[in-house]
Amino acid sequence: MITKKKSFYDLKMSEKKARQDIIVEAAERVFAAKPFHKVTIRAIAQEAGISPGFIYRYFADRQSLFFAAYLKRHQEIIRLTAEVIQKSKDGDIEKVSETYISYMNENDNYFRMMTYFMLDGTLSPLFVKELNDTQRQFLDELDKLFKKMGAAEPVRPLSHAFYATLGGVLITFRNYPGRTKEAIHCHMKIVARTIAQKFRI
Amino acid sequence: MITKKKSFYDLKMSEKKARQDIIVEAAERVFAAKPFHKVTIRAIAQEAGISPGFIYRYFADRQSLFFAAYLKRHQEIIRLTAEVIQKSKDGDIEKVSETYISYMNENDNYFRMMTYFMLDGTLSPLFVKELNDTQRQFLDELDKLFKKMGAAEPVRPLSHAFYATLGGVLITFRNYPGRTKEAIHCHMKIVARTIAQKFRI
DNA sequence: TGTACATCAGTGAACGCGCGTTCACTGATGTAC
DNA sequence: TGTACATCAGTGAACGCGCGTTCACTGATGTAC
Repeated sequence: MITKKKSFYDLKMSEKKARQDIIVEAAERVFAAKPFHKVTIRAIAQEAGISPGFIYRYFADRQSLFFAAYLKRHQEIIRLTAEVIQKSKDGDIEKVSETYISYMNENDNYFRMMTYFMLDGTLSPLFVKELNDTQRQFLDELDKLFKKMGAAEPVRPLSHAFYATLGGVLITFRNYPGRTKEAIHCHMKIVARTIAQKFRI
Repeated sequence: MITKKKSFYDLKMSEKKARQDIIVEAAERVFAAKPFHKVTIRAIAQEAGISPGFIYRYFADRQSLFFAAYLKRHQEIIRLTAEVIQKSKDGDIEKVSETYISYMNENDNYFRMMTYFMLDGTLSPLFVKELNDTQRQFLDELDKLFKKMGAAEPVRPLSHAFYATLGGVLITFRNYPGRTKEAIHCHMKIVARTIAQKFRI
């Protein structure tokens, strides 16, 4: 009796989770199509094939949904980076740099979300904390990188510095006027490489 | 006759300019008090002691006014940086770093405006160009710095890289949770110094 | 087998609010005749 | 000196729109008796 009840409950939960995922995925598609602050609940609802009001069954408010979309992508970039770091023998910092820059260029909307959350003073404390946790995860990976590279302990300050430079490159050259996306991407990679090399010594 | 006419005209123009300045200054005060995207035309008008509609005599739209406010501050930071670079004999990159970080921390609203403009895809082409010109000015100053430091030519890529790192530090650590403004400022300075030193070799 | 009721996914019109922008208007000052 | 008109700073109510969020409602499915 108890097991049956539990599995019914589980099923319901997983269904709920599945619906939530559908909404988040729809949101991601909308984010990819238009600038961040022009993404509306209505547009996401339409993309997901549901009515606007229904979204509020699954997300408390606009920010919660946006943050869920952010988190999903962030897991991906962390996984990607971790993989690169793990594969390289003695810490290929240039490769990490390039992977990160490329991912962000291909997911520009995600990068925008990230900077938006980082700048926004009105982010609820819970989300600020969560945002920071994800960043810490990323820094942990960078720690591993610097250790592999044989950097002197403590290694954390280096991770902080390097992480900051990556974001800086992205935000600084995003709107280089009169250049194609590719040219910008290329320029970012060069600059990021220049910086990465400085972290070698 | 012509000179008199001209001086009348000049007077009018300078009066118009003065009124414009008053509005921009009011805008700056409002920006200092609340987050960027919460600054409204109404609030600025109130701060300037005029009616909202009147602002449109001096600025085509909201964005133009905001951009004017941005430009004003940007001139200031460029001047400040240029001064530091000029004064130092063989290129004190750590000092430049600290000056920039400090200015931005004390004028957080300005930094927010800058990143907002840099991220915003809807900025009108004219402003994108102008935004870029101001950045180029800043890079020119950094070029001088690296030359003083005796860096190998070409020096521009270094300026690009260093400039990017500064913005990165600011955006990355802005919302470090559970820390005071001062602690954050301090941390930024340390990280920026770490990076600056890497540009020494 | 039928009836009454509970639950819950899902709708979409409507509320409410903020805010950029416009516009008809006022009132002071200057100017031409 | 007086009259008519132009100019322009400045007002603030109102327009218009977008959009997050709510809420009363529908309709299907399951459940208890």
